[in-house]
Amino acid sequence: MLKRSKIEDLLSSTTTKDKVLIKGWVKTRRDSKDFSFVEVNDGSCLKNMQVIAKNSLNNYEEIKKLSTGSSVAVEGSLVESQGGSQKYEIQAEKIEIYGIAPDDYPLQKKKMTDEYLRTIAHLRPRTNKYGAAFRIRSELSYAIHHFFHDRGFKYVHTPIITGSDCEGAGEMFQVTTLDMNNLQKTKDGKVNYGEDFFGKEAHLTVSGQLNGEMYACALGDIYTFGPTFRAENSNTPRHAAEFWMIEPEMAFADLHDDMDVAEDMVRYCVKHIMEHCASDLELFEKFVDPTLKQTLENIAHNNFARVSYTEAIELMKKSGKKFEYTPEYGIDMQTEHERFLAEEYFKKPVIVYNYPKEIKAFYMRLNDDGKTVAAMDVLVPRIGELIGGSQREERYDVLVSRIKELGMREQDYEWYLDSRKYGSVPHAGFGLGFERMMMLVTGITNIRDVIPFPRTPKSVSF
RNA sequence: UCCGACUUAGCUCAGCGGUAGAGCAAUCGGCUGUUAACCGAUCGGUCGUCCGUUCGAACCGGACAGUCGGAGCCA
Repeated sequence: MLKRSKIEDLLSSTTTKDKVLIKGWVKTRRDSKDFSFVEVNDGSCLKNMQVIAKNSLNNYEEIKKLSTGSSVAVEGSLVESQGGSQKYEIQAEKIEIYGIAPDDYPLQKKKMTDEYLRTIAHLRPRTNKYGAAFRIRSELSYAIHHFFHDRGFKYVHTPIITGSDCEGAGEMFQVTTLDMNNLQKTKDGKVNYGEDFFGKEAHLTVSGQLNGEMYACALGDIYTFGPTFRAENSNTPRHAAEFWMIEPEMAFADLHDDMDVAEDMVRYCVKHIMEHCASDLELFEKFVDPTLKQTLENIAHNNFARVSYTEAIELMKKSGKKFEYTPEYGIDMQTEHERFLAEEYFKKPVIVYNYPKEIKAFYMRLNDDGKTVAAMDVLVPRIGELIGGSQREERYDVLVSRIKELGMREQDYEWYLDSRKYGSVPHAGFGLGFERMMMLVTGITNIRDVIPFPRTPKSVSF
């Protein structure tokens, strides 16, 4: 029994082969006088295998009906191609047809808009562009695991369902087994969550960070890489309700270690993709973003700029640039500010650190000035915020007073505070939006196009 | 959620007050070691939904829905 070869392997072969078997989907077919060209793609790479089907094949009449999208198995010899566009082609000895795609097959042999392809998200991975994007997505995931594994980080699986309503990173999706059409209420008219699956309110996680910190304070360096859910009604090309996040957390690390790891990681991933996905990247440079190569090389070969929040505000003030929101110490940075810093001023990724405590989360470490916290954001041209991170507040008393200061309930954070109570250590971490890194690496401008089946407000098809 | 634009054949769009058009796709035929092949013919639409203005609406007005872009939230 002949074993199936991947088209990628055959096209990179150094020799012709007498007997090969490929299986895949027909991209296009062209008839010639007494044979037919059938281009087959199996998803292993961007390129198709050109198959020569002679009219002497016993099912040639059937082969001539092969339409775009049809699935086949081809057995034959791998020979040097007479045509100029490919090194090899297969002289078919046998073509088995698995399934014909009828004439209502929605994918066409021409450019289709991203908006249209989203309506057929189940078929879009068969297009060149989306095939390339999702091969890169796979490789980028691998690169992330590789980066951390190389550095001795342990991979931790933090929970998807959370019982803590204090993760504090936005609106959450509720998880329940209660019959929504027949809710049991308590005497004061509230929903009786005692009857719910977990006996209390439960939600989908908005961040694995608090859990991650506990494992960092045991295993040393850890990272999480999993799905995250935000029920924000965000309608932008950069937000999704379900996305994947990478959250490293490092014991005995300060903000500068944090920034170093963040920068190293982004550079490592970019280099990895440039090295391992060259032909797929070429497609994106050709059809999606002509400046892509330049952007990626800029990241691969230059250090990121680093400025404190205070410096960033000052240099924006001095720039003479007209902003809609005037830069002033204390304001939250607007998209226009982030874009100015990354795209116009530094013209490369920039890390802004030490933000006023008022505009950042409770768990970030208070600096000695008493005004700022050890937070950092990595801002990237075109994407905006790629990473948000901080050194964590490890001092029990300071953390408790921050919780109180912000009007939060101390008892909701008991288990979190325990880590500061028993052998507390300085530690730091960050969160990186995986899809945003995908957008960075491919030049794709809409997050919906780098997720296989995107979930956004009013949209959960497929 | 706020602001703006868009929604016409399978796809991409034109038409902007008198009741629908192109290119591509598809189908059929021709030609050819071709390469999103080429040439010819055919098929294809209650113009997002509802309400209104008008003798008459794809075209004007309103509501709703969806999509896209910008903003906010952030990853």
